[in-house]
Amino acid sequence: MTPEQLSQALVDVLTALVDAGDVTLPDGVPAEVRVERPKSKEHGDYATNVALQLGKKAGVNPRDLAQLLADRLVAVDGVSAAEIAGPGFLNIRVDAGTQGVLAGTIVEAGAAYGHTTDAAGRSINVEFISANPTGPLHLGHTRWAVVGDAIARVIEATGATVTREFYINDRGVQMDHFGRSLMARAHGQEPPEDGYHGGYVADLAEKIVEAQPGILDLPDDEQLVAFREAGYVLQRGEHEAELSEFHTDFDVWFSERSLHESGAVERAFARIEEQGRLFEDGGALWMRTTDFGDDKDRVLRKSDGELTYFASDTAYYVDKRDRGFDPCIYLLGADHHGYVGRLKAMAACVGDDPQQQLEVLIGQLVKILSEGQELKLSKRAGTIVSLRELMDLIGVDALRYTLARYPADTPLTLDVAEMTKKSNDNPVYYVQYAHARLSSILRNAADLGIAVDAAAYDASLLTHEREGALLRALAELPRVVARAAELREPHRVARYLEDTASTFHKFYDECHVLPRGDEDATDLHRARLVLVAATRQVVANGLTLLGVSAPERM
RNA sequence: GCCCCCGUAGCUCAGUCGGAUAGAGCGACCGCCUCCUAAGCGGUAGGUCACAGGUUCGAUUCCUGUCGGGGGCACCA
Repeated sequence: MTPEQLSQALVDVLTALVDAGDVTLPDGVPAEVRVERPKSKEHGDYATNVALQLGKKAGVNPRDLAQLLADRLVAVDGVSAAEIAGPGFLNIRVDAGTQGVLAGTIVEAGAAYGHTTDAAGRSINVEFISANPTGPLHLGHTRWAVVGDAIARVIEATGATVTREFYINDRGVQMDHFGRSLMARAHGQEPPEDGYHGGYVADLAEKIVEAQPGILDLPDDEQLVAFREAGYVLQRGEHEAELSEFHTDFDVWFSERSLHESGAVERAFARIEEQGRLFEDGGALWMRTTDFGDDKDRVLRKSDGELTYFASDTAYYVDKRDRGFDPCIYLLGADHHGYVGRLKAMAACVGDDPQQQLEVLIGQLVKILSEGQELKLSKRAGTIVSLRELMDLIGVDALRYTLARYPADTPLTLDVAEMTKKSNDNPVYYVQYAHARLSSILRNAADLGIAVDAAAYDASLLTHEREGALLRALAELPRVVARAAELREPHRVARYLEDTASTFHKFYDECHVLPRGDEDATDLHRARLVLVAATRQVVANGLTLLGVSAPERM
């Protein structure tokens, strides 16, 4: 019996009570009754506080209502006991024998186990990182890469179509600063004050000169453009290559320039006009975002005729919506949280419901310590911790997992030494080790000629306490994934994996899976082997949702 | 000044769509490998869930205020 089935059984029992006239619920029977796994074993396999919640509405003492529920619930197939505790909790035990069926179900579902259809038919856009193509990706981007990609993965697991998008700010004065900095370095000079001073600039300049020896002889204005464009291509290519190596692949790399070339900006302006939120003042073109709670109206085109960055953002949003995305999710760093109000107001100004179509997730900043000293992240200062360095130092799996196991909206302090330890100090190895151990058992079983037969094992033999605990852990995956997707909190998957790995290791410690020595394989061995195969599948599916590999051996 | 996030064990952090004894890892201490991977398992120690009110049968969780830490408030990009 899975939590979903138990939840449904409770709804059915409530409905029966209402139909029988035993209980009157003014608001009707709730569509869903939540069951949770109690912290304490004495509270059964599952528990619900539904009687406490409904007691008042029904005008019944919660304990009495719980008793009514319990009386009918014990008659349900798969439920072995239901008892009332405390003020009206209902503690439920499920039949140990029938629980084991889940193992076969999971093995047969394979990679699809844990997926739901909650968001089927939806098309969702997740934009993240969107770093300027004027320098390397750093630690902050690394966090958004992991979190954004994992969010996309868990949402996909609920049946939606997800487009991962990277917006490239390839237009504006920063690009010119970049070009001037490259040019200066190529001529052996210091970049200008407001330019880029990182060591990577000289490296890029050198590459550019190598590829285009004639570039240094071009007139200054042409040379600047040539450096800027060549640097852009190199830097953007590096972003893409590094992210790909980091298992973060984007579906769309969206150029800001293309918005201006495609007429998207004009279309967006027309949309705002249509909504009556466009006006001119002092020679500038404005959007009346204050109609929707923004602190002040925003300029789209300055009085000198230049379009603002916000004009691009608006056009970009309209373009996404025209491509059918609902919602458009933005992952922004905490340093951009001041931007949220105007983005929401902008969505309203083009006629959308900002609560529905535009969703902004704010990620807090990451600090990284090495031997007690904070490594600074400033891109311009040049002392950056880059994605490249982090991958080389820590490894893709450990880096991804470490960043994925915390909620994005909490500030984070990481220690290089802890992340690089190749031991269970790092939870990624704890989880991966479980997968390797599981794989090893399956290999050994194959060597012994014992097949995993998900269709014909005796599920009723899986009655050991540790087997029950493991089965109940495996049953949680769909709920965990659905919740992670709904809340955009993929770290829940990581925490779940750690919990499940622990439950497995405890099972392993007490329940020997395969025959020892000369023993013959029994039905219990075969049943446990199916459980092992199911567990391996669950761990693998969970790691996949985080973009972390599931090694067969360690 | 206004707005946002945060304050949970020595450290790094979970948990909180209100629930029954507040969790994990690290760090400290003590046990377990003739047996499927000891990167494992078991145990001990460690907390006024920042503080004060409020709502509730019940608050670490929701509301208000205070204190402390971080960030943001451009016809910038």
